[in-house]
Amino acid sequence: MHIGADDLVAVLRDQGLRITQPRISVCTVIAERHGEHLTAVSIFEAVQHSSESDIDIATVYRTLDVLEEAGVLEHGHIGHGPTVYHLAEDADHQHLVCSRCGTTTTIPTDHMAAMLQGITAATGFEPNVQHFALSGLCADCAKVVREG
Amino acid sequence: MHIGADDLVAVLRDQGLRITQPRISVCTVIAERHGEHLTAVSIFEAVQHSSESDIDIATVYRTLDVLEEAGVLEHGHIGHGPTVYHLAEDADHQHLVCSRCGTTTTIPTDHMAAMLQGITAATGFEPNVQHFALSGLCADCAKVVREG
DNA sequence: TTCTGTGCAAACTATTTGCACGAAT
DNA sequence: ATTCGTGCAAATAGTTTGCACAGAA
Repeated sequence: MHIGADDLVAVLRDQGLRITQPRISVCTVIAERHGEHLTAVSIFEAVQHSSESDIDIATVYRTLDVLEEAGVLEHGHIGHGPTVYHLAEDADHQHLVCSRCGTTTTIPTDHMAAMLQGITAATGFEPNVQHFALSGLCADCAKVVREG
Repeated sequence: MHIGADDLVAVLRDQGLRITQPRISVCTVIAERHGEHLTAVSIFEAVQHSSESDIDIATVYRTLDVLEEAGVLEHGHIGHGPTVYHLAEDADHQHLVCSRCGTTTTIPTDHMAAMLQGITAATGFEPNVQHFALSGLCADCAKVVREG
C-alpha cells in the first residue's frame, strides 16, 4: 500500500509543525498523484482546481521544503525544466530524458548499482543517482539520428 | 595539443558565420580556460577584465549557442547552479557534485561505460552521461554523515 | 495568547527575445 | 550594399524572501 495524504500530514505533525489547509492540500495532491513527475507549479494548479482554497505558489515551495526536510519527499532535475518532486518511497527509478524529443522514460535503479559501487570504490564518492536525470537519445530518436 | 582560440574561430568561419570581436573574445576565453567549468557569466566577466571590449551577456549566450551548434562546445548541468560549458574534446569525464559541501570532482567516463551499455541493451536509450552531473556525497561528507 | 505559516509583492538568478543600429562580408 | 551580429532593454521562468496579518496550538 502507498503513502496517503494523512500519512504525510502525520509526518508534519510528528515534527511539531502546524497542520494548515494549504499544507493538507499540497499533501493530498502529492499522495493522489504519486508516481507522477510533480513540479511546484503543477501542484499549485492542482490545488487551485481541486479545492476551493486560494493557495500561494510560495506556500507550495515552502511546504515542499518542509516535506523534504522531513525525509518523505525528494526532488530531482530533468532536462532544463523545473525541479520535479516525488515521494521518497518512489525513489527506486532513474529518469531517462531524450534531448531530441523531450520524452521521459524510467528504468529501475538496479541497472546502475554496479557502476555506483565502482565509483564509490574508486573515489569514495557516494552517488545519489536518481537526483539527476540521464540525458541522451530515446530509442526512437537514436534510430532517426542513426539513419540520417 | 589542445584546441586554440583560432581553431574555434576557424570553426565559425567554416560555417559561414561572421568573425566579430565579441566572438573572438569568447573563443579566446574558452580556449584559455579549457578544462574549467565555464558559465556564461564567468565567460562574460573574463572578457570584461581581459580585454577592453564592452561585450553584452546576451552576446555571450548567443555565441555559446553558435559554438554548440557547430559541435565544438557542449553544456552540462551541475547542481542547482547555472549551465556549465566545456569544449567537446573535454567531454570524457563525469562531474560528481557533493550535495552537502558543494565541491565538484570528476572521474573518467570509462567508469560508466558498462552501465551505459546495459541501459542501451535494456531500453534502446542511448545516454549522454556527462550532460548531467552525478549528485551525491563526496568522500569527506560521506564520512561525516556516517559517523554522525 | 503566542508563535508559526500565509498571502502578497518584490527581488532574484539564469536566460531569452525584440528591435534598431553598426559592422562584417 | 546586404545581411548578420550587437548592445540595450524588457520579458521570461523558476524560485526565494521580507513583511504584516491570520490562524493553529
